[in-house]
Amino acid sequence: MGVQIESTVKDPERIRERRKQIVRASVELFIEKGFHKTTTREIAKASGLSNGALYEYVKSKEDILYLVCQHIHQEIHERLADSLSSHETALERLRHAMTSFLSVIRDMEDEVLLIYQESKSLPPHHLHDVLQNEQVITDVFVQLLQDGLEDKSLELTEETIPLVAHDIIVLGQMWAFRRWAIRDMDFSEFVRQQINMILRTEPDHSSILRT
Amino acid sequence: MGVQIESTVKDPERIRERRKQIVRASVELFIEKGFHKTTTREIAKASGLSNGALYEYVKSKEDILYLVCQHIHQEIHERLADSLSSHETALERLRHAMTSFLSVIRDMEDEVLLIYQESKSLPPHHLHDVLQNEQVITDVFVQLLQDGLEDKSLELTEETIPLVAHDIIVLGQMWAFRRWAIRDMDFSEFVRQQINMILRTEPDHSSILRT
Amino acid sequence: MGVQIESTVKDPERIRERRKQIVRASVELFIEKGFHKTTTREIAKASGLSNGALYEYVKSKEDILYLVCQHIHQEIHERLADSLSSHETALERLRHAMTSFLSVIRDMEDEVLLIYQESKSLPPHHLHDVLQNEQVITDVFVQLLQDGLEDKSLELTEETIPLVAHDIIVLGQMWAFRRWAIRDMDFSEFVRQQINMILRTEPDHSSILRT
Amino acid sequence: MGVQIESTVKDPERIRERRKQIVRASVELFIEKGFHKTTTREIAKASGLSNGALYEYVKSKEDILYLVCQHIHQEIHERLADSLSSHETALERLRHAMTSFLSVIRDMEDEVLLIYQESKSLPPHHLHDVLQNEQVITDVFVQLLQDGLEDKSLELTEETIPLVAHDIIVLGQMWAFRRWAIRDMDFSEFVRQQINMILRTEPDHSSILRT
DNA sequence: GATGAATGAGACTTCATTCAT
DNA sequence: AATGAATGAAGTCTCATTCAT
Repeated sequence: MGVQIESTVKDPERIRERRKQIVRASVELFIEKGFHKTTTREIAKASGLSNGALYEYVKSKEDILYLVCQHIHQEIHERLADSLSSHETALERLRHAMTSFLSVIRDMEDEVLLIYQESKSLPPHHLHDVLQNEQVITDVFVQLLQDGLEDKSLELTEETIPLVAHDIIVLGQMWAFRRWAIRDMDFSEFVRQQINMILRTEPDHSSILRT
Repeated sequence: MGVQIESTVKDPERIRERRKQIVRASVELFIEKGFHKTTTREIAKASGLSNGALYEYVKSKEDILYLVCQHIHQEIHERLADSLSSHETALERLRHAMTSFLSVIRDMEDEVLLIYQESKSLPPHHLHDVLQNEQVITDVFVQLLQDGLEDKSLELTEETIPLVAHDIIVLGQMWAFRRWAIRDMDFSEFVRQQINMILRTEPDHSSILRT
Repeated sequence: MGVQIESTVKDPERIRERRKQIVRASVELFIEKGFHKTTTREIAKASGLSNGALYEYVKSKEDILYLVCQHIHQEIHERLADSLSSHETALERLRHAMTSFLSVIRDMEDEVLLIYQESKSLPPHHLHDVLQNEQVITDVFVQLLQDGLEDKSLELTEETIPLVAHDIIVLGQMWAFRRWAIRDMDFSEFVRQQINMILRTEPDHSSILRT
Repeated sequence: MGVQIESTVKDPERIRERRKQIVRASVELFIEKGFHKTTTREIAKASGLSNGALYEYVKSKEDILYLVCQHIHQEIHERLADSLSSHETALERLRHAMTSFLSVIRDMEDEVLLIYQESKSLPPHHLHDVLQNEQVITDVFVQLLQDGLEDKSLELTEETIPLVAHDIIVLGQMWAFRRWAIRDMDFSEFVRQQINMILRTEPDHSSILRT
């Protein structure tokens, strides 16, 4: 899955190991200074590798960005998937998933922001793959909405599902990319409101529209 | 309003003139290649200025980015403000404003995306100002929601207003920064669904929650 | 004539000036250490330019090699052309030209060797042009041989002319690229023998073949 | 004969074996990309050796170039020596040898060119040895000319012999290093003309000089 | 003897910014 | 005010060679 990154090194175990070091160091650096202002020398040093060794595990600086994005998406997806519950109704499962998702976002604020700000620097080939990963995460919610359509615990039409799923993602990621505006808000309050925006489950608030 | 940018040139009229050229050229270049991959030489040439002249109207490349962001926000804000209607109820005015806002977003897709992707490269001082401008636009909706609270055409609580306003902005800007996922969607359909997500005005859809 | 090399600088006079500096410095360095072992920094310094300035007059290191080869060929050609005499017969003119050519080769030993050894590093586009220049020089002798055919001062057939011309060139350039083997030979003796190899004008030596 | 190249390996048989692999691979690579643009990694891989093993049979990249040049010279010399005939007169033997030599050159065009273009990258010590090998080949013709002097089948003077021998070599190698200019010529025609240039054996053409 | 990962100096080139004219 | 040539620091990447295993 994903685009293969070439390496001069043969031992796959070592590749995994070293790339983990590289990614760990790079995430931190990219968050701190941005992709462009981070030098490969800094990455090498922070990874505990020599300048040359870095390039045995990666073919270009852009490859590193790709690995970073991939890693972040993977972690988000994993944590989201792990938290999927087995509640009776899709509605309950959806609510639970949204809560989990938001909590992941909060834990990975910086990483989410990183993808928003730097993925544009990926070569088209890799960008496409990263966007696909973003879609994979979105599809978790597509599935839950679909379930809700089937077990009738949610009322919506088939055609609206894709956009609603994206809305869910975006209203969650907001915590990361709008934190400058929301920082003083209580996180659990944020969760409550965003879930309500999607589901309108609160009594008397099925719409902000006065009936 | 905004941060003052220094210039060695005296005549303010000329400054305005030249900076307009610079911004026009830069917006296009930044959209096409990104801020970092655009060189000041390219900007100078596309602006019809010499390398040296460029630096008489701007003190650094980052200044240009700032001017660009400011210009984009200004145009968005202007167009949004201009379209504010004088309908009877706040609800009607809000719906109208959202429609207008979405239409502005569509017209300025690339520019909106630009701000999302490049504003991080601004020095803190300028970044702060740009975020403030984003807030100014958000405040248009804050005001409308407030109005709705007062004339009771909307049902919501005071505390939720800020976040709802941000939700409106973000669900609109999505058209720009998620277009890779939404591209095949009809724009008017997008508008309809996003407004419904906020307002739940469609009959039988006051919530996706089955009652 | 020749392939145009791009420059960021506008003033053509200055371009000519600076490139002359670059070529002068590079010829010397390339002769001394070879193209690959000469660094652009060395070239810049020896040219009296900064690292950056160098690249305003040239787009790559290979461009410099091209300029160098072109310059050498130009000088050889010029000196050869300047020395063309107006003797009565083509035979006399040819003999005179060979003598001049050999004297140019001697003066430019190192430069001739340089082209032999480094032109292979040129990009195809430029290599082709350099070879063409080599042909232009060869054509001087092609013309003289043709003249000899016409005024009947030389006895040869039309078809052999091209190769004989190349033989002349190569038997001359030998002084440069075989000097390790010929060094202890007197130059004027070399000239005499090589001219004789081509023309067999010496009494009793119209051929090394005993009659 | 030749300069000894050090090796960490004891078994001389194995050294010979491995170096043969190295040379075979390198000749091909050097012809294709040139000495400087060929990496030792490529050589190792093409030789079927590991990066490290390569350096057990050779002490530096330059050593490899030396082995390559030596190998080429050896093959040329061998083939030339093998083809030496036992005709009655030195003239006949010389003509035969020139024909053979030219045929070797044609078969080894690329290799001959390689020596012309890359031998300059040898350290002085090795370069000297390579030039000596070139002289050894030249000496084959020196000997034949000497024989011709003695058996009087050739008419020339002692002092001219060395240069004539070099002329023979160079007029033959031309096929390799001037092929860009001669490519459309028939090889046998080339042979005929070059031999004639040296020997002037064709009736009525003992000289291009009209008598 | 062999392997292949690691090293690290150094190469070419770019580009924001300055400053003499 | 304008020009555009010059600066030089800094960046990415390569590769001959070494050495622990």
